[in-house]
Amino acid sequence: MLIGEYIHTIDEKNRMSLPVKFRKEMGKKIIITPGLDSCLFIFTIKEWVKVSKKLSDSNNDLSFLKADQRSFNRYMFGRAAEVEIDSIGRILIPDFLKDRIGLKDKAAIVGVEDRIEVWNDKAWSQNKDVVEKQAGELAEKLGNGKSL
Amino acid sequence: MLIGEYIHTIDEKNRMSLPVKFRKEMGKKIIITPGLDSCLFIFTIKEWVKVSKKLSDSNNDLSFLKADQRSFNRYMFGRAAEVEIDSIGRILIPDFLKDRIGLKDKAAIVGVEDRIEVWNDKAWSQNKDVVEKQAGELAEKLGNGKSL
DNA sequence: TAATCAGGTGGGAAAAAGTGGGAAATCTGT
DNA sequence: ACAGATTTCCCACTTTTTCCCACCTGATTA
Repeated sequence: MLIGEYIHTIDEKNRMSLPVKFRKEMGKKIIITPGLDSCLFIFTIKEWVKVSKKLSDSNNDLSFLKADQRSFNRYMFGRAAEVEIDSIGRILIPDFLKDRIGLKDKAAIVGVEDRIEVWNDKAWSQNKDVVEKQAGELAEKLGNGKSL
Repeated sequence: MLIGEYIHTIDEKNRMSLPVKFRKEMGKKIIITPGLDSCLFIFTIKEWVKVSKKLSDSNNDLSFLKADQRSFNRYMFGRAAEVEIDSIGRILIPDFLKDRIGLKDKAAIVGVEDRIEVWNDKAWSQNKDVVEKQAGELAEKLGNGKSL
């Protein structure tokens, strides 16, 4: 399971080292996609297969209008990239994905169960502050057996 | 069962020794997470598996499609850490968790049935005072079968 | 009362993780 | 095909983390 946050640098060659704790689980290739909210999602190949199956399955929760689904799939598939992890655990982040979330030289790399999220470090700490305030309330809902 | 409170120091290397009374029950690895209220939660691996199942089962598979779920998962997973207990019973507390509750060099370590809570020592003693006054009232509500 | 033990604390050295940069290899456009 | 630019591969440096040992303090006991 992927958990925890790490702040790493992105060098002038667009390289970013994955936290050691994540490497074993990620294998040697990963899929990096635009995510939701101001971050990128990184999946293992295996997880990506699962995700993409569910996204293209019209019987899932994405049963909104087809045009919307097309758009969403363009978003998730069209801007995804398969990236190799180099011999010392670094990956290259495509410029078009860096630009999307305003990544410069410091990134927050966050494990969220079965995916990794990549944030601009500032955006991450801001987001933490916001969510911190909601957490009690969200937990309360879950405690009452409601889904979020 | 984990009970009792202890005040321990956190050294410059972020190490904190677990009370001996807790060690047997915790095994050799633990999960430390942001808790609710101004403290951290420490779970055994076993307990964490239970907790995380409940969190991710409370929704469907593509939980990342729901904004609230994303927020809550980021909170619980993204800010959790798997930590080894060293040969003499100490754990490392990640900076990002220390920061969350303003931990400096003294922590209150509190056993609460099946989890350990970690408090800033000052915050803990304040919290005790507050709860002391409410305790009778809370007990009354629980006794009436109401959820709190 | 001194010796012993257990729990907790502190610090140095070795190992690991993360970062940076040069040279070889590849690609691009003319 | 060639020059220039970009990417890849490899090596080296720096910082952080880990491992191990030693010390301190308070309680217990001979």
